[in-house]
Amino acid sequence: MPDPQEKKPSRIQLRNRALILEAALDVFSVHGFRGATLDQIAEAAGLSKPNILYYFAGKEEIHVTLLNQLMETWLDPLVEMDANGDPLPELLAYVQRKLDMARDMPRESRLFAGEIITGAPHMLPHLKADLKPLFDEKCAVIQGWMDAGKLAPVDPRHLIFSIWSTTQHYADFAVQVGVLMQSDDAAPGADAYLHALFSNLLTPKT
Amino acid sequence: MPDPQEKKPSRIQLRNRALILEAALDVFSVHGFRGATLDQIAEAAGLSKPNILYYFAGKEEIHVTLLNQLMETWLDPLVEMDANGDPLPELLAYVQRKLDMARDMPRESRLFAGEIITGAPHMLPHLKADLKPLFDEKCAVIQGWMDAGKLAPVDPRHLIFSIWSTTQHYADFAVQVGVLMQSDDAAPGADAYLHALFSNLLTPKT
DNA sequence: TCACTTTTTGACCAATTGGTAAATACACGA
DNA sequence: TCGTGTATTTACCAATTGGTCAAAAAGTGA
Repeated sequence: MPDPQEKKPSRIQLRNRALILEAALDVFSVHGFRGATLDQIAEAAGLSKPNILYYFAGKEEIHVTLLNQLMETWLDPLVEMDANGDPLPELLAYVQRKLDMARDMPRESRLFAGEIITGAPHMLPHLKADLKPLFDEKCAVIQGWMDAGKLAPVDPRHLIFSIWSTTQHYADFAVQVGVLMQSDDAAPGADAYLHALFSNLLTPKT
Repeated sequence: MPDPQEKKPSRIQLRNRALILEAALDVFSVHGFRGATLDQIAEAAGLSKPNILYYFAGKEEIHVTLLNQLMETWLDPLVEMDANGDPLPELLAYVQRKLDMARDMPRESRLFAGEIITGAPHMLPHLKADLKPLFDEKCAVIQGWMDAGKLAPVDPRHLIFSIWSTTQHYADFAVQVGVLMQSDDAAPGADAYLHALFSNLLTPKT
C-alpha cells in the first residue's frame, strides 16, 4: 500500500493517482456519487479496478479526495474580493472570476452541484465551517459599501446567490444552453450580459 | 396487469400509482436515476418492490413518467408570457411565476436539474422539439419589445438563462441557501431582490 | 354466499457492484 | 544481473440491484 503521508510518492504513483482523479471527475460529475461505478472510473482511467483500489481505499475516498481538492479553489474568487478595492469594479471582477471558473472547470461545478442537490452529505460540515463565515464576512463588506453609498442597496446575500447561480448555470446546464444557443458559443454574450445585469443593479442612483 | 390505455383504472390503481410517483419523486430528485433504487422507492411508498413492479414496468418507466409529467407544467410560466402585455410587468410576472414554481415544486426542479447535469439522456429530444421553439419564440417577443424601446436592450437568451438560474437556485441549492440564510427564510427577500435585479436591468434608459 | 378478478406477497434469479487475496510482472538501485 | 519492494492482474466474494413468477390474499359483483 502506498502511504501518501510518509515517503515521497513515486513517479508512477503520482501519475496514476492523477489519472484516477481525472477519470473519477469525469464520471462523478455526470452520474453523481451513487450513480457512478468503479468500473466506469477504471475504464475511463485505463486501469483495472483492483489497480484503482491499490491507490485509493475505496470509491468514497476518491470522491472525498475530489471534493477536498475542489474546496481548495472553489471559494478563491470570493476570497479575492477586496474590501479596500473600488466597490463596483470589485464586484464585477468577482462575477467575471466566477464566470471564468464555470468555463474552465465545468466538471467541478457539476460535481459541486450534484453534491448539494443530494443534500451535501459530504460537504455540509465544510459549508458550515468554511463557507458560512466567508459568506458572512463578504456580506458585511458589501453591506458596508452600500451603507457608504458606493453601491445601490440590495440584500447582499441574495446578490451573492444570484452571482453564483447565473455563472454556474453555464456549467451545470451546459447541455441545455448548448441546445438553445445552437451553434452559437454562449461565452462572449454571457460576459457582456452579466456585466450589464449586475452593474445596472448596483450602480448607485444619485 | 393494469392497462391504463383501456378501461378505467380502479380506485386502488389510482391511489397506488400516485403513491409510487410521489415516493419516486422524493428519491429520484435527491439521488438521480442511477443513484436511486427500487427498494428505496418501495419503502418510501410503503409498498413492496414486486407490488411497485405490478404498477410500473420498471424503474425507467417510473422515471420517464415523472419527467413527462413534469414537462407538462415546467414550461407553463414561460408560455404564459404574453406578447401583447405590458413588456416590463410581463417579464417581471414571469420571474415571479418561476420563483413561485421553485418554491412549490423544489423536488421537480431538482429532478430536472439532475436530468440536465447527467446530459439529459431522456429529455434531450424534448428540449430540442419543444423547449427550443418556445425559447426562440419568446426570445423574438422580447427582442421585439426591446426594438420598440419598451425594454433596455440585452441579449434575450442570456436574460432567460439568468431568470431560470436565479429562480431555480433556491430549489436546487436549497441546502446551501439554508446553511447561509441560517434561520432566515429566503423566500420574502428573494422576491424583492429579483424584482429589483430585473427591473433595473430592463427599465429603458430614456 | 360464491365465483372471478385484482392486488399483494414471498421466494427466487441473474447481473452488477464494491471490494479482497494471492500470485505475477515490473522497476530500479546495488 | 540480481534481489527487493512496487505495481498489476487474475480469480474471486458477498451484498445489492432490477426484475420474475406463482401462489396467496383481498376485493368485487351477482
